Amino acid sequence: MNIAVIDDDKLVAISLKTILESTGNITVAAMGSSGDEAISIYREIRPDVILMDIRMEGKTGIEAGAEILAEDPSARILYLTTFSDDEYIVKALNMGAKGYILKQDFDGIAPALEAVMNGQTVFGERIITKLPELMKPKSDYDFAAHGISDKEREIMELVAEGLSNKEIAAKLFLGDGTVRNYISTLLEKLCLRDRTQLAVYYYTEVRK
Amino acid sequence: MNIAVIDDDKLVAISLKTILESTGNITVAAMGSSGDEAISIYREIRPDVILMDIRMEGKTGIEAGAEILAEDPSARILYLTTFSDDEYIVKALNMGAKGYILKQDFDGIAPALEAVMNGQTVFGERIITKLPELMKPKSDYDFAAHGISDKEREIMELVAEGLSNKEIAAKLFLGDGTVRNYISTLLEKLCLRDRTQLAVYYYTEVRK
DNA sequence: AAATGAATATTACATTTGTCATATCGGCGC
DNA sequence: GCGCCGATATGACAAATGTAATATTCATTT
Repeated sequence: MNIAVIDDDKLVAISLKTILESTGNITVAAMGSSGDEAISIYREIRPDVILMDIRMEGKTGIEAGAEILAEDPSARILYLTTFSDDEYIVKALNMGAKGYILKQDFDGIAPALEAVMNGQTVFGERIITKLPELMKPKSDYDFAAHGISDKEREIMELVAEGLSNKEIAAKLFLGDGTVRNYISTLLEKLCLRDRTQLAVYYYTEVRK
Repeated sequence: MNIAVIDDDKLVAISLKTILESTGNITVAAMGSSGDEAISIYREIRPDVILMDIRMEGKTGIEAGAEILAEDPSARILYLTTFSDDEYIVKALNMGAKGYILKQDFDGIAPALEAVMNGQTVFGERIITKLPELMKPKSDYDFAAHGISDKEREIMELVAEGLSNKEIAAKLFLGDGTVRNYISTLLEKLCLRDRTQLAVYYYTEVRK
């Protein structure tokens, strides 16, 4: 199995190479120390697995991984992290990374590589326990892309709290007919029929 | 590494033993074909890892796993499944299982065992992609405790999909006035004002 | 058999909601 | 200044919604 090791701490990279090659089954075909290097190395030698640090100077492992996976969705990327950088776990997963394990866990790295080589996904010990927390998807709804103005968004949120037109009007110092107009255009833009569907839309699309 | 193999299909169990022992590093110290056997085997020989089928006659792999983990939380259990039994994935995970992989993936099993031996958690290829869906905490809303009948619950769900009274009526073969009556009592019981608030309630309380 | 109670339906009514056409007003570009 | 635009408002109207009182049916209990 040919792998590439990317870590901006040379010492770590070399230690990894030594350890992994001593297992007999693994060849470190290339080493790099930045996201950009990871990308060019991947293009050049197509290693079976990329073992990459998350945090690096310049381009992070995540960014590099995203680019690599965009080019070749079958790329196998296994992330190494010093101490669970929570924020990245989900990002890496959604991106299609094959795993996320702790650097400290030296003995575990070779088996993890083997498993990844075989299509499996691997998580370090403490990492999996955090998943439930992290997994709840944060919304990335783009109002602008849907042509929703600021005021419209505001009104949508109030509808999604269950307020009536009158209540919304009072809260925003508008006429209640105005509120109805806003809702009308909102419904038009989103191809919905009534305020209830608007609320449903909010909970299922915007704040999913 | 000593492992136990539990599968109620003897043929599978024997194949697994053959394959795994041929890797040189793994010893199948015991084989069983039921959840109960798994438990007594674990008590007796304390294998490093238990490789267990999910679906078995009598006690399922999940139930057996729960009992084993209750006795020894450090037990390492790796589940085998024929085809991703969605419902069990989350259960197994929350329970503290070390992984969940597909039986078909013969080559992957040995590396997965190695990884698990080293404290990692492993998922088969297609399995991981389902996690986000399954992970979101399932609601434990108690309709009965709120005096919500079955039909009322049904109607509430349809309102929460954004259907109009007429649509709900058609779907349930009721008069649309009847639907309105149901909604009325629903609103009464939950101290809400209108269908939109009912939908909001659904997304924030019932299916939170 | 009579009484009870649930599920469903009907009707009438008041209110809210959504649509549409139109109006006002404050800038802003030319 | 003039015209135009976006934000806000109005009024009229149809449809949907929520409420309340009452009716029908059917099965269960007494």
